[in-house]
Amino acid sequence: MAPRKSSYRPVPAGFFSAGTVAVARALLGKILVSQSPEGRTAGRIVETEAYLCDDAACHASRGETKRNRAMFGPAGRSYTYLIYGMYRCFNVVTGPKGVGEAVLIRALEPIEGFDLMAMRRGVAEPKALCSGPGKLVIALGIADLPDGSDLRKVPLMVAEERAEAVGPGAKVRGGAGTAAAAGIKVTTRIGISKDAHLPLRFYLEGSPWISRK
DNA sequence: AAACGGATGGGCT
DNA sequence: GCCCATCCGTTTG
Repeated sequence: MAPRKSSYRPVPAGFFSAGTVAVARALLGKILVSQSPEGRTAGRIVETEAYLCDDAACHASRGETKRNRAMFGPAGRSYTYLIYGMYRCFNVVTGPKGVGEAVLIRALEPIEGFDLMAMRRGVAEPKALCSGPGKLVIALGIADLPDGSDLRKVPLMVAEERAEAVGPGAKVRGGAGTAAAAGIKVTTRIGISKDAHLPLRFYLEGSPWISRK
């Protein structure tokens, strides 16, 4: 039985207003839900990276430009950019208005819309669907999401971890699958050269869905 | 298992 | 002209 729409609830309005590192950690375990004409796809966030205003690897570290404008806007909006001429990476904007910070979403555990994800990605292997920032953008079909989109509404929503379907035989999910229970691992960020030593990558310990060990 | 190169285009010195 | 917050297929050990 397909999950009902009501099973996804956006995170509270103030969720994104915490510090960028705190949001990067809090996003682990949350659900990213993409609603498109083709159907709904969703995945559990298992890997993130924080980009700070005084951090040389951050697109916003040298001031506001046409490209990074959304990073200086209010928290809880989207910032998506083109990388290597072929892929797009999706970020959750954080920090107060006027401060350019964001959290890169690096990997998801697919939880809904496998077939649609597989078709968009051109692969069937579940582990290959969302295990990287470029991959998950393709799988969710969000490459053309306008910068500054409100992430508490369709077409792209950050939702609370979903309670399992209610009913006879429905299995109750305890803390086993939550971020807190799994534990959060901290490492340096992937694919950058500037300020590469900073411990700003976060992932759910033991998750087989992350982009890299 | 790890290393490497090609694809491909915008942003910035 | 060089640098990318990447991915994938191929080569090498």
